[in-house]
Amino acid sequence: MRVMTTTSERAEWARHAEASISAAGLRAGGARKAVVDLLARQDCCLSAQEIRDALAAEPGATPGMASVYRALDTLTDLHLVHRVDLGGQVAKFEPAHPGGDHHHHAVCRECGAVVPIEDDDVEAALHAMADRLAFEVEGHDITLRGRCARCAR
Amino acid sequence: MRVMTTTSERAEWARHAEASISAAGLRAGGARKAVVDLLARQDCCLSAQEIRDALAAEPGATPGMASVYRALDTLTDLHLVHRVDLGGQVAKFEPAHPGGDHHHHAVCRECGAVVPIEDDDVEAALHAMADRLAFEVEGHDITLRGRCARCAR
DNA sequence: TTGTTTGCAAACCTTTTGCACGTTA
DNA sequence: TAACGTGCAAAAGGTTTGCAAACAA
Repeated sequence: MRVMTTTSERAEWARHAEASISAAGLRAGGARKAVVDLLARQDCCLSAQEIRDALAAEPGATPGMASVYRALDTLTDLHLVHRVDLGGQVAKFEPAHPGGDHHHHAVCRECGAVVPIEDDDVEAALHAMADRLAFEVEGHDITLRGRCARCAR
Repeated sequence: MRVMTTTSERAEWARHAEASISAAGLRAGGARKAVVDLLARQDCCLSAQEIRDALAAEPGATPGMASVYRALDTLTDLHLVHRVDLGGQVAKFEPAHPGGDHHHHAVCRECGAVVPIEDDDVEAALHAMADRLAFEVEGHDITLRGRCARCAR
């Protein structure tokens, strides 16, 4: 089980994202570039608001929320970003790494912390199940709920 | 793998729900009763709007949305209802059957159909994983994404 | 230049809340 | 009758859209 994303994987994702955007005939505007750039540095998911706040804390112009949402929309359509729904009414977003590098989330009910989770046995069981279903499975999300190590202590 | 809920399980859930509500010192108002009654007849999740629409189609007074939400809130707090977040910005709700009878969801990206899913191997793998984590796991949700049998055809 | 991207503000939708009235135990 | 539940309308989020100005190719 390995959850951290390496530096080279992040750089690769950023390159891949820029290439896909350009291949799709889209342009590299400031807001979109800033969002890609920020996401490339993340290990786990962020909400649109968190993304904007992070960009506001950095030097340079802060994009409007609408542009953040539009960028996330575009990136999601290009399968560069994965939308994560952990409950509540806030969507979160994280880079989708092409090599199937793929994690899930555990959410602490006390402090709200989101912990990335990876497990090969669960993935295997899930794929085996998918083969048995009439449903044509293209992807899956798992959310664990409970208390993080700190809150359970 | 067995997904359907039997008639007796439904009746049992309704009884259990009414008992829990009363045991919690709460009263049986019209809206709350109507929501419990409707949920008892469901195999899978419904949104608040769907619940209200279904109640509007039945004889008798139609509860206000606020009351539907309040009823769902109360029932969720009492662990009688499970809140399901399948994406989008609409929460769905389904009866939580006490005996650990427990299913997940596959969502069709074309028609939006929600199909209930159950698999013992996946559950086992998930529990094994939970034992290995520092996180204190209390529950989990799985969402499969893809195309339903009809749309894939 | 030409079509794309951005920002702002307004619109939208789901969910929550305030408050007066009706109901339950 | 004293709480609790309900309905309506208003408020509160998060997200989307319309439109004119700024910008990339």
